[in-house]
Amino acid sequence: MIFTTKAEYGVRLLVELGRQPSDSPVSLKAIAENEGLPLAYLERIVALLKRAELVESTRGAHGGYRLARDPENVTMDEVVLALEGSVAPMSCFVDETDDGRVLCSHVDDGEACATKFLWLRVQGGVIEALRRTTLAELVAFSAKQDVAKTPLPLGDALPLHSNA
Amino acid sequence: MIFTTKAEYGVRLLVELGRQPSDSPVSLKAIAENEGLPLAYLERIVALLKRAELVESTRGAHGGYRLARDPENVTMDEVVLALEGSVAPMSCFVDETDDGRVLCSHVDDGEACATKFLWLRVQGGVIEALRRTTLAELVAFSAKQDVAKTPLPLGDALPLHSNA
DNA sequence: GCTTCTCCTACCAAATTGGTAGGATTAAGC
DNA sequence: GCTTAATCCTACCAATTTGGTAGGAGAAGC
Repeated sequence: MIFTTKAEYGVRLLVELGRQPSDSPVSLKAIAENEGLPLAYLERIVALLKRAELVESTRGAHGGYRLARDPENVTMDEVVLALEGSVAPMSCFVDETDDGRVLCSHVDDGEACATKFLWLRVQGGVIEALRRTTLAELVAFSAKQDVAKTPLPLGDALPLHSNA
Repeated sequence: MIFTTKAEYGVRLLVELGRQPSDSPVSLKAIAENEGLPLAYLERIVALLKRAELVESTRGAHGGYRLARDPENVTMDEVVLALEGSVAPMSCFVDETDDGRVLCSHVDDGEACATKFLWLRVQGGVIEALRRTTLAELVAFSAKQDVAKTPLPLGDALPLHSNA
């Protein structure tokens, strides 16, 4: 498994926020019900997105979360990095420099193992796929799916799928 | 984490076999010592490679394992598939058709969720990176590393790194 | 018949994951 | 100023996965 439910739920959450017509805050409770996800768990996940400054929050009654940026400017590599901590193909990859790209701890003196060569290539593939996908694209995709299924009353978001 | 140590150790094992000048069988014990890996665990891993017909074995004294094919014709997507079972980006991806590519179980009636769209893209990136890497390439890489470090007596394989 | 191998299966400890519980704190609306 | 609806924060917990060990049983060379 590459990603955990943190990434799954976190991305769903962002897509829900992106689907919102205005940018008035949306409560987690509403999102949890919409997506059929456990509220308490979502709270911990959204905290990761907030720390990464991908969402903003308003506390108190009628509060909630909204996107901190335009969906066009949010790429999935940032998102997954915020949610999962890093994109490491292998346990020998230890957090090192910059944006989720991590280096192998096996050999430090310039030498490299053959497996590192392979995992770096894989990691590159993952990060590139993430980087070229924007939140806006996912929002558009999910909107299209809705239209294809049922003409919805405007602003009424139905759950994309219900596990419950 | 994308892959577990099964992939790591399994690939190392194959590289070791590929480094062998002749194709007389090599015992797991030798490989375990060379790479500093636990023998009993390696036994279980090599069983996966054998089931996938990537290695062949000879039992009994002076037995061991050898590659079943030319390293040029062994691509890493087969290898990782054999070792890890599948390359699923997310738990909702359930084993389905063909070569490790799996489909989302969330929605079955033609509809799709936005996250599935994303994970499919990521999965594609991983599989493509694996598919374009051959065992021969990794063997060549590891040989080059050796030369760069110390001129070795021929046929004497030093450990690439020692954890022990 | 010893030794050196592959092979097989059951067990096990540690870590991770996915989730719950319980409560502060903050702000809107009356 | 009370109530209510929210974000925030932290500790706990059960299930699963992971990485590995143990203990053998068969095969083949010497």
